[in-house]
Amino acid sequence: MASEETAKPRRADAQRNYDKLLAAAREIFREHGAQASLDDIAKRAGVGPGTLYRHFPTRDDLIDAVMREWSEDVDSDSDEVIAAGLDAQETLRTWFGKFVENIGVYRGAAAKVMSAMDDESSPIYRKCQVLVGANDKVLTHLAGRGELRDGVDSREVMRLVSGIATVADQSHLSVDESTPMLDIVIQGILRDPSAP
Amino acid sequence: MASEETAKPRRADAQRNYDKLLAAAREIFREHGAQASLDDIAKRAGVGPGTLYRHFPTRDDLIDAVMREWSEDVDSDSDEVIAAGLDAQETLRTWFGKFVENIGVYRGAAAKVMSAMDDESSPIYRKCQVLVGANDKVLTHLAGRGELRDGVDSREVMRLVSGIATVADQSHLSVDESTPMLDIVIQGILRDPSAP
DNA sequence: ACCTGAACACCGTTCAAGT
DNA sequence: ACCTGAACACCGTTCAAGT
Repeated sequence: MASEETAKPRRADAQRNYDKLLAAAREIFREHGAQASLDDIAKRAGVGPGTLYRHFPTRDDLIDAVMREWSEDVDSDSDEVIAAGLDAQETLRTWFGKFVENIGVYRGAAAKVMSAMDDESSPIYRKCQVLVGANDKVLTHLAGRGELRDGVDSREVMRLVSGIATVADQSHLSVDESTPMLDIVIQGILRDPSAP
Repeated sequence: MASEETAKPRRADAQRNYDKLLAAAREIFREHGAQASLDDIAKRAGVGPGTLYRHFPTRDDLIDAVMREWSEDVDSDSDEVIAAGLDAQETLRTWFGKFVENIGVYRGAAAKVMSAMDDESSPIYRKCQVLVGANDKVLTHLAGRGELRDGVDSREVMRLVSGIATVADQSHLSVDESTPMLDIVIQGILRDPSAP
């Protein structure tokens, strides 16, 4: 298997360390959440703390790298959901459900995404744009079929759903336990079936 | 003016320190949020760090004390809103708006409330119950007039609104900027005007 | 009973020395 | 160009000594 990132050219040992750090970060973030000790990550990767800082100057840079493949998964989910041809309500349930589930893999990630959405200076900002774009695709698809209420802004919906993901994360709710909240949002953005 | 808390009897100097700590915490939490340095609070209060820990064994105990009057304000807001005799939509807008505004006074407080709501072991849990109760009063009032959709659970609504407050807090949104999200939730829980 | 502040522990961050 | 790890800084927490 090739190295994790195909990005810029690095010395072989640097690339190896980069990969080990990323793998260690994934493990430790999964175990202890996105606030885990960076020192532990360096230890698990078997490198000095300085090496971690060389590759990832801030915690968010490390989180950003960990999120890369993950945000691509979310994006492809949005295409699948649209292609599935479900009705509007089921489309949103599936899409929001997958979103909350995916973002919940790393504890603390939902809060990071939530606050990075409106912060261009955050290293995670661009990754958030992928998520915002994916959500916009789904909502635009439904809007094109006249299924949404007037004035629904996909950005606000994204904020709401990432807020729900954060609630689910911090209150240790399962995906099932977050559906009542998601259903309220869905009712709030879908046009009434009784309308002309 | 009397001392801040009428609770248990304390030695005069202890009570003075308690009050100074609480005043300092309010100031510093307001300036730097609920994650501010506890050492700074002790310094501002002019006491040793050990004294802070004697009165408030954990950060959450301190937050809890700071929140006391504040949660009472929220509770009385709910009564005022009910008494105001507004229509359902305006009732919810006013109530949710006040809630988000109040909880936003201390940065980081919204996230604390959010996660303490489902955690009985949290020192803030009881304070959260006051908020949950206040919200339940407002929703029960509307439900009694048949204005809510069937199956709306006030607990889920509370989770959602505290999630919105957290989004607003962490993304530095003004109260105005959080109304679009609140409106979606309001649409989601109000019965359709067109229903029989 | 309560206060103080030195002391400890933990962890993030830097940087001089080394390859 | 990159790595190492000692060193520093900051802050939460404890506790022996004092009143």
